Amino acid sequence: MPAITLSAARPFDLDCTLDCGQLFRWQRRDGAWVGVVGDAVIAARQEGPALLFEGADERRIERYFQLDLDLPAILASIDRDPFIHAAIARHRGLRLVRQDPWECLVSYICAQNASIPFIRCMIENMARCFGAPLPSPWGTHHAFPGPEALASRELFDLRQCSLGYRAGYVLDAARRVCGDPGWVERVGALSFEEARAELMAFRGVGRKVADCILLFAFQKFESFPVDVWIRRVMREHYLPGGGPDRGVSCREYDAIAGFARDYFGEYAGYAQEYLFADARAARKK
DNA sequence: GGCCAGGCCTTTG
DNA sequence: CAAAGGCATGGC
Repeated sequence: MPAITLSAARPFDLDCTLDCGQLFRWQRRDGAWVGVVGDAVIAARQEGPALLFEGADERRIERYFQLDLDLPAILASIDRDPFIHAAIARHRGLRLVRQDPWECLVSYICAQNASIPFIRCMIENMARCFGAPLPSPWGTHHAFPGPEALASRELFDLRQCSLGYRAGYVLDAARRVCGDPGWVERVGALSFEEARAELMAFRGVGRKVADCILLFAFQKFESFPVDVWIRRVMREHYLPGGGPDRGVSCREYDAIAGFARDYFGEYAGYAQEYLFADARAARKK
């Protein structure tokens, strides 16, 4: 089994990275992780400083996990106070993964008003129904269906995947993307604000979903998605006060995200992930 | 068996 | 412009 060697200068924590809620297609299987990335079924596990993997070559693994990024420098830049410091210490090695833009778009459209286990369920359903089968030593998995594979379906077919009212959004997105090849390059070349506006033109994509896509698929690291968890954390530790404890209004969203970009800097998105991971871990206990 | 979930869209005040 | 209601579904 090939391996990549990690170090204090190049930290990485596979468990934190795969379990922090940014990805939906990895599962633990007796000590290892198995996941679908593009058309590859990948198995990986970590033994101390060794990242062991199968199913893809080393270049692809390094690119996927963004191991070339100087994580210590990024973490130093967001380490602004004791609270974030503790979150960083508890999850050091968590990295943002380079996700496929199309899959990420659909995943986070589905993520609205859904729990993480339910999101995983919706995505697995779509893959099983409409994605190419991918035989592997760890069983047959399915690739996430491309936009063409979904655009040719009817609303009813997507509803069968438990998407609920999100089915229409996904179908719209599929048809829109099919009629606009090159959207990835175009969005990727835009500034954060412009790219965000472009993504919010998709039905079912608001601030939060757009920010997730920009952070996870377009490496716009200043993006700071504000969900109910992050809102809670920010209220308790950074921006006390605010309106009713229900949803996140546009104004509050902009206030929180704006503050975070000023406060944490150009890698605010990394701060967001560490805060999110820490909040979720705290709830489990 | 409620409650809540990595919200968004539409309508109303 | 801000605030509230509706929304499909499943896990806990």
